[in-house]
Amino acid sequence: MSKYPHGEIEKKWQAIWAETGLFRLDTRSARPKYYCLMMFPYPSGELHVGHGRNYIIGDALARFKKMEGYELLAPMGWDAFGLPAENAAIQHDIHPAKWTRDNIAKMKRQFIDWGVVYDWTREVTSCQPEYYKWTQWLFLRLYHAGLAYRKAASVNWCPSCKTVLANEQVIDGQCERCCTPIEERYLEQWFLKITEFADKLLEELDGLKEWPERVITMQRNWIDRSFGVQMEFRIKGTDRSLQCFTTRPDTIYGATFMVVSPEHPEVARLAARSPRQKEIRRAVDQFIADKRSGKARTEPSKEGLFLDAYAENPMTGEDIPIYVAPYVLMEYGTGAIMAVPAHDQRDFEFAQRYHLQIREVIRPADGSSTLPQAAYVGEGLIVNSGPFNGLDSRDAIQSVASEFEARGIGRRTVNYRLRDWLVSRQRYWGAPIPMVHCPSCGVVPVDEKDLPVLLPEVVDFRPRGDGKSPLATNEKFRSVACPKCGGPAERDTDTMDTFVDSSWYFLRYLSPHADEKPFDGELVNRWLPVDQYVGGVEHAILHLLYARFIVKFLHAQGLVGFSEPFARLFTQGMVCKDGVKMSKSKGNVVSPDTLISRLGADTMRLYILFSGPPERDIEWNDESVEGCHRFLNRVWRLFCEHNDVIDQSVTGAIKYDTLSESERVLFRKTHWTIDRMLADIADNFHFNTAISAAMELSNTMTSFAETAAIAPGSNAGKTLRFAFDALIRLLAPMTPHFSEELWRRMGHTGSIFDERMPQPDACYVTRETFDLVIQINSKIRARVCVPAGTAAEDLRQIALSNQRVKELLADKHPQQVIVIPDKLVNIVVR
RNA sequence: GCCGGAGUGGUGAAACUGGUAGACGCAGGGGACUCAAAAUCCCCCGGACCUCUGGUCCGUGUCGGUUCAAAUCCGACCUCCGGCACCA
Repeated sequence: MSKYPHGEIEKKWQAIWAETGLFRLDTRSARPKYYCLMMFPYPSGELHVGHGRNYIIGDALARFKKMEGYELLAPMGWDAFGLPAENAAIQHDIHPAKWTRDNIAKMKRQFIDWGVVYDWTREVTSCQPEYYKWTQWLFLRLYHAGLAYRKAASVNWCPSCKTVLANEQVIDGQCERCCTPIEERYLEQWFLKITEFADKLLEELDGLKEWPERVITMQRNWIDRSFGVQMEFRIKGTDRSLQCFTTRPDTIYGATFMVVSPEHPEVARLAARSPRQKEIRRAVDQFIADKRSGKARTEPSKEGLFLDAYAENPMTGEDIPIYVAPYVLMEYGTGAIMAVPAHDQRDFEFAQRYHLQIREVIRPADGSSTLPQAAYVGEGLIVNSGPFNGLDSRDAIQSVASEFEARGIGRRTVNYRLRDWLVSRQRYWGAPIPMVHCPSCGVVPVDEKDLPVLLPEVVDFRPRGDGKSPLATNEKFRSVACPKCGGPAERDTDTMDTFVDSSWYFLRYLSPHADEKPFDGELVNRWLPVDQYVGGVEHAILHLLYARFIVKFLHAQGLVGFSEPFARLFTQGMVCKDGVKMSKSKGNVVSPDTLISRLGADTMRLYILFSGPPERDIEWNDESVEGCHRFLNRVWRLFCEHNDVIDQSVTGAIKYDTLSESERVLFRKTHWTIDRMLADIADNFHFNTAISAAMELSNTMTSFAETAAIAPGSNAGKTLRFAFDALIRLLAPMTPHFSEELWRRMGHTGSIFDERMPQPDACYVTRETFDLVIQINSKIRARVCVPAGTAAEDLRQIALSNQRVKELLADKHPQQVIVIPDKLVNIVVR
């Protein structure tokens, strides 16, 4: 039997879509807007079917929305700067620019082969000067707003990539790219003050109702805000004091010692006064070395050392010993803590190890304290705390905080886990940071009108390992006149983290070629927030947090009218094979090219969408792909055998009353399918169940068409034509070439994507009859076919008078009869 | 350790606010067509049992509970996956 000529059809329609600009946006359209955005990819080379899934889900969604009547913005671009391009370029000895350009061409070709369509007139490429000019502009704006600053900081250094990494790029103490253990270095770096927006970033998460709950949770945990008190402890015998932060000021009377981080500046000063100076220094050096080697991360211990010094507990007036221990982190709070062993498990373990005093100051009302086996960290009644005795600990938090403030030795404050964003990279392939270092004026920003600061093409871009960017070797690039005094100065030779590039690209799509502004404020305000953002969960924290930050900044500057960029977020699952994520390095990739030449792009699309709900991971199965191909062939054959009937020119209105029973069944099945497929896709992009509904309809149509000869224009013919018409339109987002071709062969002249989705008629979405389930004591005992909508009382009577029910009930009397209309009757007997 | 998510046939998965568990596929078994194969079409396909054109019982990770009725709700636990992890 004839197979449909997928190769020929697909090439034909791909050419037509490109020529007619299927998804070309008309910004002046009166139709409601829909901004459907895919996370723009890193141009890493050839894509496998695992990558393909992302784009196919997005494309199916875009086509669906178009057919729902929206004016669609579906752009695509390239996150083209970054480490992998450079690493690969070094390996293959070609320029990163060429490598990137070649990959982009390959990937574009693949999108076309898959039938994935974008408005390519809006393509943006982050490594092009016309784009990164505005990334630099963004940096300058941040700088002028005081949100970009330079700080000598202990940074994560990857000895293999020879660059600094952001905290976010360090996974388990290793580089996220090459898994080399991270070293710590102390360098001058550029930071963006994301912490300035920490509260907004946290609070506005509540408004993101259409984001996956887990992404919201991950962001919330990442920011991790805690309210507390920063307080001052005088160091005995000196005129200095230690600042520490606590969320539990209510436990102050239980603070029997203090602990400072090995990196705390006070450690050296205190050590200098100690007779054990050498011993202390050696131990502290060891702590720091362990931390840098990542050892401390894997085996947390409550090791520490007494510093031969005491502080005064400002509430009890007691002298309490000061220890140094690596469990206190320099990066959080003040790098020093008041230790309350009775009510903090870490302090408890430390106190046990060094036999320090453990004083209970909170007693739970129900006697549930875990002391003396473990710290009691819950709420309770304040004891052993002078004037605060008898208070509830929750109230005591406020009372003690107020007391500190009243005495001027503490203040209420907020701490975040979120750190400022380190954005400078000692790498070549990125947007140069538009700053100049002048011996007389200091750090001077480049003038906006002098942007872009062009990345020089010819540079020995291999990394050096001396903490400097390859750009530092380019004398021509480096030396520049100071924008302020005109004297000889040097450019900053670092480039920006690529997450800066990707934090604003979705604004650029509205005016991709504007060379006088980064984005068109008016268009952006009309088209954003993005209606649907689609991408992988791996960006749940980094990219999405940075993009939110930058939009909040632009909002604060009055440059955009919204403060959240993405109204709705969808994170799709991965494609696995043999139980693990499909990837080149695992050697389990399936090439889309071979699959397409054998079975066609529509089959690949259909399979990918059918094999599971899009938010979940799917396991690739070559055999199941065949099943999808068979389905398309069946539909094709159905058309070929009945094309005279299905031809659009023979249509006529269907009069339901004149239909035969089998025609009514098919007619209703069609309405049911329309209803279900539209709901499944609209609801959560559940293409998998939508496709199974399409298969059901196709099965019904096939058996309908086999029972009798069908004449064009007859009731049977009109009903079949109606069903086919609906099926083809409903399938179009999933199998676009296939649907376009059949649509054309039905006699239509335009594109199916200029059509609307069929709409269900509520009176026909249910079946005319249904099988009433009759249960006795919740066990199914009989089924009876009855008309839909039969009244509850009638259903009750049907059930009770059923022959089999009577037999089974015998002389027993129903105690209760539960009737669920259009479903079942449950007769309860005891 | 804390915070999320998930456990359903041989397999991918369905099951809308509790109401027929396993739709729709894949694999498998049997048959038709064919010299044969491919393709296509038809039938069977969770388990156990019985007096086998039918019927009974069991079955959605485990154990309890609520309910006429639980994959679905509640409680405890087990396993897997993801995120965070000495955050004061």
